[in-house]
Amino acid sequence: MVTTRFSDTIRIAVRGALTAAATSGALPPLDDVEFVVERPRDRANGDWSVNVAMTAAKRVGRPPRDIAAVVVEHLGAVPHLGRVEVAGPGFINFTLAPSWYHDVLRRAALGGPDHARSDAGAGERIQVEFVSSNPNGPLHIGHGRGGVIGDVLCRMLDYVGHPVSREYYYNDAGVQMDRFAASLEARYLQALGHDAAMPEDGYQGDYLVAWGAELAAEHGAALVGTPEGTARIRAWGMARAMRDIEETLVLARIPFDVWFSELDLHRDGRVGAAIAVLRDRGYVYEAEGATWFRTTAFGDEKDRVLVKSDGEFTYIAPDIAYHLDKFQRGFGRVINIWGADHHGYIPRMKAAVAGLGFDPDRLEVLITQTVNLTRGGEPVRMSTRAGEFVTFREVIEEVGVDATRYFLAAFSPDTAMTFDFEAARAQSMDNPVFYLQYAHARMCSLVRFAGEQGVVRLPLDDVDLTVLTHPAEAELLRQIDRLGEEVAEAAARRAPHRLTGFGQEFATSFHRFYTDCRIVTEDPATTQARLWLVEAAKSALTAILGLLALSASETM
RNA sequence: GCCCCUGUAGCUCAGAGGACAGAGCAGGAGCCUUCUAAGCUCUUGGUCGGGGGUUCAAAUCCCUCCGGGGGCACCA
Repeated sequence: MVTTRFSDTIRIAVRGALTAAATSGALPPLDDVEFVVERPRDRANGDWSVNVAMTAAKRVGRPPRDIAAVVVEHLGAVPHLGRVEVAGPGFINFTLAPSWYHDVLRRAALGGPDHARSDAGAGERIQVEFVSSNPNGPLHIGHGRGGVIGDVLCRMLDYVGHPVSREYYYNDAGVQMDRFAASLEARYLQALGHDAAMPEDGYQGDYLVAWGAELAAEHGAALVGTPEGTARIRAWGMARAMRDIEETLVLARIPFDVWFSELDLHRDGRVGAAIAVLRDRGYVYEAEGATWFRTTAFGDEKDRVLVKSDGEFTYIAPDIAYHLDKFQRGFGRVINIWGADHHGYIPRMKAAVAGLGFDPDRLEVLITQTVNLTRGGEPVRMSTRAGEFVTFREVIEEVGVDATRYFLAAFSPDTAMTFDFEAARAQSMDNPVFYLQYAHARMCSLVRFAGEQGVVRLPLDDVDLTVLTHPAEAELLRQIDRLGEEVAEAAARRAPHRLTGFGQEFATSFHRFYTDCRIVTEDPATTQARLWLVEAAKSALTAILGLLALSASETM
């Protein structure tokens, strides 16, 4: 279903007016003049506003308001258009006729939460890789932020017409896994009463003490002191970590389509193959006993090692193979969501994509800034490799998945946010997530109440929508109309937090409508029309909650 | 030293060139015998870190300075 955007209609009409004005000699030719069609902040300025008179003023050499007046004179007939006015410094303001909003209501009420889906993405296939935490410990709140942002982004991209593949890439090979395995083995031995020392650079987290004890309880001393035992400890640890990660992601409502293993790349020889591609294209050389990738050819500050002097691949080598695989699978665009600590890695990865022969602009990296987790004013450390930390799972279990998701989604990825335990778990009006959910529960309650009162609903075609004249009704209809464009905008800008912001505005307009307009009244015509308006609003709000993956309960 | 993010109301944050800079919370004053008051209305509060520049128009773009946060491995 493709939503009609009135802004497109206006753009076409204004272009037509410019052409007509040029033909009549009222204005010089302005075919290539740029202008925007936007929703004015202040409602008094109409539903849509065009700034063409200002952008063309210099070329035309006349005051913007004069130009605007000429454009308005040459405007042809536009369906659903109510009023056109020149205002302020020269804006042309368009107010839509009620008939437009009646169509909006019908589309939303009958189309359900999917009514505002669009083909804005033009079917471009997008792969989104996010979370991608290594299987060496539980997820922390930073992973949670990337996870929620990635998840909401994927839901929005899908809504606006992009086929999306959500992928989790995990490094189940390499030095970090060695350290993890050695640390687990030490904890295991300690659990059995041995005096085992933790390795240098080992993982100090308490969870490994617990896992060592689990391992000891499951296998007793059977894995002590043999190479096979060590290998089994490693495999057990990895599986244990992955199980914990997957369970946490399920709790957080963050599904994945593809789980991509680094080890698979090694097993199939694809890491070497990717390096061979770079080598064939002339970007690989040997020096100081290592194999280097000439990333400086693509603007990186220094070349990077692909194969260490000890013969092992560096971490970037399998990453290059993975990205080669992504583009070979035919995605038009690839989005990686990384924590702020990886920002320095972007030029390298872009260089890799370019070196492999693909347009580096097809790789987008969305950086999420840090999350400072506080509990009663006490900052909580979040390093996987050192010390204690509160896991993402613990946050969800204590705060609840709805509030956790809401808070993590509500801030711009660029903002270093503080997630306050006490504030987020507050079951109070301080908590904006309830504001949205309360609006939904109220909508459900209204429909229930109408039924209890014996209101027999008429088919929408038999309902007179012209009785919807209250300002609160008009405002709610405008908000419903905005849904599709807001999602498209948030998706295109990779800005999920815009959706929580829109959700708040939407809920506000509904709560105001509820307060100002009695829905179930003695007047049958008003009751029928308002109940359909509630249905339309419910479609839109359900869509918003669905995109944020927040529960939409019928009662509170 | 270089790179990234950031500085907007008392607090937490929106605002990717447009009209008088917004929201929530906090502060003040009101609204429930009728559909959920987890709601609504009104109100106090700003040199958009400072200074230059570009533009008809700058919180927004450019330069510069100052203050926070993070990153600069043959670790991932």
